[in-house]
Amino acid sequence: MQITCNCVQCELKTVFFNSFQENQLEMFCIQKKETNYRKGDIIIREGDEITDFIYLKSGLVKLHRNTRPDRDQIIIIALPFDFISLLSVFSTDRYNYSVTAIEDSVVCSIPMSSIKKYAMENGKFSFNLIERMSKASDKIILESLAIRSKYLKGKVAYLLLKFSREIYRKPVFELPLSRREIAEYIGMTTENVIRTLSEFRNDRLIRINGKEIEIAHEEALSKIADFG
Amino acid sequence: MQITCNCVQCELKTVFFNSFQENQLEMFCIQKKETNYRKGDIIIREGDEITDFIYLKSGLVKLHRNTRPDRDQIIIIALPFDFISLLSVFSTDRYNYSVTAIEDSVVCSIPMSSIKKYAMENGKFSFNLIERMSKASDKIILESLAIRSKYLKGKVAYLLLKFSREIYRKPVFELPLSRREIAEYIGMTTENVIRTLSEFRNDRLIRINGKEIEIAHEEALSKIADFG
DNA sequence: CGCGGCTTTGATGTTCATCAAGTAAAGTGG
DNA sequence: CCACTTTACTTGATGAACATCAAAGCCGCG
Repeated sequence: MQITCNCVQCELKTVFFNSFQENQLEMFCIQKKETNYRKGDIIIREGDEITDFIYLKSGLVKLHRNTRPDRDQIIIIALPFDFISLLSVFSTDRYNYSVTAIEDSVVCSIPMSSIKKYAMENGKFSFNLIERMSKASDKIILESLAIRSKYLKGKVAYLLLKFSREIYRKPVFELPLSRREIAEYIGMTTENVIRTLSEFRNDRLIRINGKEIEIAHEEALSKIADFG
Repeated sequence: MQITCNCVQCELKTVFFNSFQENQLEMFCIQKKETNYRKGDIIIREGDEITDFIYLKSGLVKLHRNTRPDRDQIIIIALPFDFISLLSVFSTDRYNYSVTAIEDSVVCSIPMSSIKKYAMENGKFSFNLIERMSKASDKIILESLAIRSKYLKGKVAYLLLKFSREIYRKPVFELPLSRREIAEYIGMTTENVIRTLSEFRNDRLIRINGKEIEIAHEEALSKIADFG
């Protein structure tokens, strides 16, 4: 049997679907949908019914939710290979968070019913799923606890380093979030985020050029993130 | 085959091990260990190697971790039927949090290797595990986000209502946490927790008698929890 | 060009942590 | 069982951290 489906070349295959037989992958591939989103597009709306299992192929998205009218809270930034719908999917039938693209993104989705079927049949797949979920929630929980335990400066420093180290893996990058979104991430006001950034700039810890950030003194910033 | 093992009567069987065949349950039962802990006993230490899958049969425990020297942070309170080791167990080989009994507790444990084996073989069991994990992490994440987004009064009110509604299911209860532990839970100082409790008492929202708390005006407290 | 959204800075008041000090409760050793 | 020590609890005073309000500059876009 000749497999023509593009899932075969997909990098995700090796990290997640390695437990699949070739014919399973073929089946999978036929069912899956690939969708493109532009920066700012809403991929999932809080309250939407969960019908598909969704993962990020490329780009960058934010998971966020409405805590109260006019107030949004960012839960986490998801990278490619992250399973966007790792939260909630197996515990409720509706999303309790929204997902929005913060860079142009490509998303793959497959009906939940198929994932359930595969999970029931294929122990290795299922265990793979468990491990992935476990890592994803660990990450969110630890990050949430870390952010909670810091003061403003520590939170901002933490976030800048997160972008530099984990997401872009370089000292200079375009911040994909507005000042307001940063505030929503760390639970502070926009004004105070700006003030903190300005302070870091005045102290020569970072350079700012609009959305472009350069980490100038990573070591010092790291101390602030750890003890601020 | 006659099953003599006490797991047969265990309430947990119906919620979790219902996918087991009788002989599997027997196998399971032989392997499992049941341990008693007194209030204050440490069940798991942060950094310990994860060897067993652990769940709470009765009692009440707190999951907590050291954020920095001399500072502890409570992650969540776990109830019976909760799988204490739902975090981390499938993502790392060492616990990144501690577990301590805050009431006399009974804990069951079974080697991780067995759980892995069952998960690989039994799709239903495995899927059951996924759903449980999903619910557990959802709960923690949503709670963590909720706590992060409130002011002091809102946090304290939230916590009091949590004990009253979710944990003890009655308006009068013995608070199993010290004032300091409450502070560690919501990320505030002990002094301010006490001040807030005193304020609630002066406003006749609660009655305090040492560790005994009575929710006197649930409605008002609920508003504070939601909008404070 | 002008409108709306994003960014920035300043002034002001609230919320909260920290320090200090004292009381109550609970454990410890003789 | 009592003196002693330690730990938990409580209240007040002070300053730091932070939100809120106000106002102005900037930019992209119709």
